[in-house]
Amino acid sequence: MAQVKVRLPDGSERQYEAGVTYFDVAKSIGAGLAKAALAVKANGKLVDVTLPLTSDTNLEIVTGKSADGLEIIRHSTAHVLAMAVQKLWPTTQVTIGPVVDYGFYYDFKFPDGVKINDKDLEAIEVEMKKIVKADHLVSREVVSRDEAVRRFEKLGETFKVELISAIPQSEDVSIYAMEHWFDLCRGPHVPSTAKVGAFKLTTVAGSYWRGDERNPQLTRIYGTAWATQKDLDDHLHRIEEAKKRDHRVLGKQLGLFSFHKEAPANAFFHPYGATVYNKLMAFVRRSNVKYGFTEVNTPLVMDVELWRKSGHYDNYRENMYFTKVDDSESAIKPMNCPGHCLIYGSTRHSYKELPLRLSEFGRVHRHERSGVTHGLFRVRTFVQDDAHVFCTVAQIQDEVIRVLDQIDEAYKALGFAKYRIELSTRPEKSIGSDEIWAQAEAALKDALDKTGREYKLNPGDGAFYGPKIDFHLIDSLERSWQCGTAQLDFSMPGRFGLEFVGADDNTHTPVMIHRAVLGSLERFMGVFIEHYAGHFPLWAAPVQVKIINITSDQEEYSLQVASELEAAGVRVEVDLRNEKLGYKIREAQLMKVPYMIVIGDKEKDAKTVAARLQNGQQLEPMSTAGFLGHLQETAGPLWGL
RNA sequence: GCUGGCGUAGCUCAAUUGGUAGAGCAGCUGAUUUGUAAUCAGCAGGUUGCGGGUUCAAGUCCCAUCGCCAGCUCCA
Repeated sequence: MAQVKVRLPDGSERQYEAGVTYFDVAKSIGAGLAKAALAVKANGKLVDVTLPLTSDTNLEIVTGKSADGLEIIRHSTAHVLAMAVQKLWPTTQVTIGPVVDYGFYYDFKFPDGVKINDKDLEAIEVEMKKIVKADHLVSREVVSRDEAVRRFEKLGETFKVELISAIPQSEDVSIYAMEHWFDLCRGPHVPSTAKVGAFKLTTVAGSYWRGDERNPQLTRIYGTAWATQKDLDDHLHRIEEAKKRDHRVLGKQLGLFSFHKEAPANAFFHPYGATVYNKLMAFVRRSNVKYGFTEVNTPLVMDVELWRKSGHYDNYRENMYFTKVDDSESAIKPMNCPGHCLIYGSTRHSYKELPLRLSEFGRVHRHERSGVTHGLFRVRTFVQDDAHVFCTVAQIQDEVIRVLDQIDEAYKALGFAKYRIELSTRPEKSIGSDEIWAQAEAALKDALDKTGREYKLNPGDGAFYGPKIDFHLIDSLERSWQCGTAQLDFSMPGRFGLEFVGADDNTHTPVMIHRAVLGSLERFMGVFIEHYAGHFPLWAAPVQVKIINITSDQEEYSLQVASELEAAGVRVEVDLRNEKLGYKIREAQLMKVPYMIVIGDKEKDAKTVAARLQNGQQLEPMSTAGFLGHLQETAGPLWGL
């Protein structure tokens, strides 16, 4: 018998007879390890623990404690789900069942007329638990393409047959079986069904075959799966906790905004919410000055011809609002760029004026399809902190880098350490020549590479007029939202006949860079609320200081302190109600007011203020002027925005 | 738009198999003058999202519609 060498992660080496399984190897190391083994990483590749060892191998036994192991658990749980579903509804067709963050899903084509609801999920879970308890062996079989097609056709699994034909010739076609049930799968999987961990089916949802809404609709069942019951419980608990910082919940609790069916999916900002909103706007306005933007303002309703010219009518007609003005058809603007093009085109320009940077806090309206709106994250009217840079081709790189710098600087100042950058390239529906697109994409890529920024490539996800770089922030449930953006546009200036006179005395067409720092102020505010769980930084807090008197004897002094702080620009509220101190403190705490000033006879007599922070910490009594200094120091450069 | 779920007082939630719509908080009135997260008492608060239907009887069952939630698709 030939001997093969196995090298383990700790550097130790062992000899085995060729042909023993990885499971045997694990068993020779320890019974506990063998029991925990879900798969192995052989020379860096994840494979089943049931496969034989054939040559010298760097081996790592994968258990539920590793990320790889967890992924295998989730994938195998998806198979158990599919098996359970087909037990309950035998003529259901299976499609795909991948691993996602924290769990998995499986898309099914249920028999006509079968609708799956939450109660069914419970029944499916019961069936899954039976499969786990039975501890069926999971076996892998490599078959020929024809054999695979034959087997799935026999079962009427047309979706699977379609998938087999999509597997590259270079890859094996493998089938995983549990008892008599089997599924097409690359693997690896746990060796037997009892090895899947703790799981819970979470939701049922609709999806489309191959993600295309023109294709048949499938039923997607989501689940979460973990190595242990405790991990599962912890995960469910974390989700419950995260829901408490949902901006829709906090928006109501903190009196920031409301929604009304008179204008579905449109936010009504209350005084507190409007304060935060305006502070964010002021923040960008200050940044715009620093980065050389001048501010403009354009109309909301413009002739539909303008939108034909820009290309928005052709591409987004379905999502635009229209109205009649006298006899002419008009549209409510869904974008600010055409307005800025009109401003640019209203005068002659010299190359000496470029780059010309026009910014606008522009309110846009987009008729989003019902079902896609979401709190402040996706609304039907919102304000973009928009800007357009008109420049020469030679200026593109510097200007794009400048925009990226502005966004980075802004996010850092606003407290976001983590965000993702994506580069999106030419989509199917687009305007402009191949040459122009190649040039534009290269320009954005260069700007990213040259500044050493990490980014994710999103092929085909660009705007119809040009490629874009997007900045994505995550919400409390780790869903990602596009906020800042830099988009390169070689088309629209030409469509609007924009030009400038060059040093060569000839006319040229400028290039346009679309830019937004926060993106939609509404969306950004949602992310901002969730990021801070409603505990806004001092400069943005709707109420910065709450003054609380203890008895009516200190009313006068309380009002005096308030007016001194107000005169210095502090947002102050005074609570003179005849309530106990604890009651008033509690209320200010729940409203997440950063500072509470408690005024009793001691403070009144000593002409001081005693401040309390949200975390319960007390500041030493100090003068009003001293407290003001403390506020300014704490808030830093954003004080006084 | 699609799949599934949910709409009860300003807010958070109750309401047996269909059988008189309740509570806490908030609000109002009164008492209480209080030292760092809820003082006590009283009062008021609703065509159960809106519209049909079944039934002796509907918050509860059925249909339609509006809104919201999760996911899909879309997102200039």
